[in-house]
Amino acid sequence: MKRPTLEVVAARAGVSKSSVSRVINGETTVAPQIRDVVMRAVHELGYVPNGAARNLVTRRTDTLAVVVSDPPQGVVSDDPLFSAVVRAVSRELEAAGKRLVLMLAESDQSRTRVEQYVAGGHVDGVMLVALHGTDPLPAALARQGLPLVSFNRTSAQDVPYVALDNAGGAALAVNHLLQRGRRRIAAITGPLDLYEARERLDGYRQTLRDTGRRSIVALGDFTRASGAEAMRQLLEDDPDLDAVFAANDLMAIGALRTLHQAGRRVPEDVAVVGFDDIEAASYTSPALTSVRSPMADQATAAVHLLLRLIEGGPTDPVIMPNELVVREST
Amino acid sequence: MKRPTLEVVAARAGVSKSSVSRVINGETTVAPQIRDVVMRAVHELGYVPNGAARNLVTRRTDTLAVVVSDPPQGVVSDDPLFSAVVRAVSRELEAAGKRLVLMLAESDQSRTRVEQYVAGGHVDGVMLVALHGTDPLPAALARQGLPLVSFNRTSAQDVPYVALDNAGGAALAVNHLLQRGRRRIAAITGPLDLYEARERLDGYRQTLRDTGRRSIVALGDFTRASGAEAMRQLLEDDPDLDAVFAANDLMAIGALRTLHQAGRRVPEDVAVVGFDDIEAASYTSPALTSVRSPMADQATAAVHLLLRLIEGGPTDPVIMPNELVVREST
DNA sequence: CTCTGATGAGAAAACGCTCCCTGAGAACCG
DNA sequence: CGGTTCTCAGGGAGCGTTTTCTCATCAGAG
Repeated sequence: MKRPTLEVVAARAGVSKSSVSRVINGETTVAPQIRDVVMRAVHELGYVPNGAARNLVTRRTDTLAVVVSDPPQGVVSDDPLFSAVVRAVSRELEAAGKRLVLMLAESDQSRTRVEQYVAGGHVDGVMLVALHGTDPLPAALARQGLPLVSFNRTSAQDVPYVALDNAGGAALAVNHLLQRGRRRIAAITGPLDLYEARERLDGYRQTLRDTGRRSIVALGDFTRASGAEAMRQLLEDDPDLDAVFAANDLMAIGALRTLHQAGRRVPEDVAVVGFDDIEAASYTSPALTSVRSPMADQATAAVHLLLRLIEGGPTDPVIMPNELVVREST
Repeated sequence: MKRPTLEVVAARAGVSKSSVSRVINGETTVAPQIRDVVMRAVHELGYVPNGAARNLVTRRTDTLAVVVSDPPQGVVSDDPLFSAVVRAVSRELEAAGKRLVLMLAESDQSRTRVEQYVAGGHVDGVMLVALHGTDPLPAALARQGLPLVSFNRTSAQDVPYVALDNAGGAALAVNHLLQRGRRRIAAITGPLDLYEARERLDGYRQTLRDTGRRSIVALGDFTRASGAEAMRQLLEDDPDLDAVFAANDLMAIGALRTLHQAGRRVPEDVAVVGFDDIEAASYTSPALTSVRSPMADQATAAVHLLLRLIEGGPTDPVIMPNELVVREST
């Protein structure tokens, strides 16, 4: 079961270790004849280079870490975002011939372990998904001096990032509601220590302000239940509202349910817009109008940014556009 | 930016490399006094052991691979399953102090790369998620002689696995429908080259056979659209049916839509049961009754099985129980 | 026929760590 | 008090690669 080493291959092919190494790494300065005899030996023995030995001398690992920093009950690792991101990243790295180490940092202890791991030279670069403005990890990783990109805007300075146009997306949603003739447009916001939530709220507020209207805001925490509760609150505060913008789809789905229970028709009495356009948005009845967050594209862009960074290329931030998907709820 | 090595730490502490190594690895045969002086040097220098060098000599990496083998449009990597599994595995490995390398094998080329990677000694073990009966990867990986477990039943011999009781779950669903007084119970099945689909169909068939009833089956491919189409087919074939068992929730959701369009009331005219109990199952109206697949628990069990295997422990297959979650659709 | 410059192969030195082995000194025993 | 055992630190040999440097060979120029 012991795997053959470079030395064994060399002996079998009747050449030196150096030559085998050169062939394996595709160097051009090797005679075709030697190439062939080496390749034959490689195949016969089923030789595969030992990763650790190679890493040790080259200082490269062809492995990148994706760090998702989030409390256990956190929003980042919720299905839609998490899965789309991980899958897109994985595909992109596969295409680039790199490997993916996935690390969830859900506690201070695990954050420390992430730092240790990164410091241990196990990876060539890090892609960070951390939505909390107060998260200390971005800055800590930045200090390590390894290539680092953030999946979104971050508190740490000088960390290249890819960002969604959250404010713009919210504006898109609100303008759509205005165009539909809605006058009293309420919002259900997410936890305000998250960039996403803050920026979406800002976009909503700004758009209403620009048209001389008043904001009506209820606070949610990005869960369906909180959306339902926030909707109850809103109906109580302002029974005449005729539209709701929810900062994500889960809360919008919760709001739909409350509206249904309260006997309001959607969209006739109250129009509802969500944000993210998750899979479930198209399953509800009425199907939910939503601002599409191109998570997968964003992840792909972040990977490219990281790969460029590793190669020493330019690292300008990337802003992803978003679009409104109009369905039955507006 | 160059990180300190063991040698530098040893020099600083005024001891030998061996002693520093012993301290780092928590060996007990070292005097408290030496321990302290070494620890101080470690902290002062911010020393972190180089992973590659350590791997090279110990032959361990504390890293496990999770390989998801599936065509690009495949079902495995669909949100609910994928995300739950990856997250559960990640948490479990984190708790065990191991790292996770995630590999999606979506083509023959990437399957080869997986084999190479595993052969390169980068990981201590592999957890495989491969649902296709014809997938060659399980056998190929088994041949490598590395600890290997499968997330589900697999075609390769002697690979320890964790499995869902798919047939039992289907029986649960069908019996529930019978208890509700349903007489003509149809099924929408998934692609039959998947274990999941085959076993669920078998469970459905067997249960009906046991009670002397006829099966009515339409073929889907685990997508929502195919569920809708299969439901149309079923209504045409047997307009009198009063219940449907769908082999997964997405198809059940598609079926709900078709039934709604056809003017059948759920559950009054037709009862519907899904399988998996994905998040979206509770968002539909009427909310979907479904057989809960404990994906996260299954993943956790698979990780434990793999860890046991690595330590040389017993490797009996594990069968996960499932339960019926009754909602409005039955 | 000698000299120069390419070309390409081999020898050997790292890379940073673990772990076996040796030996110094302390502890214990008769 | 000599001998044996025990404890614990240090020396140094690897682990399997890459890579630098040296050197042999050969073609072509003078």
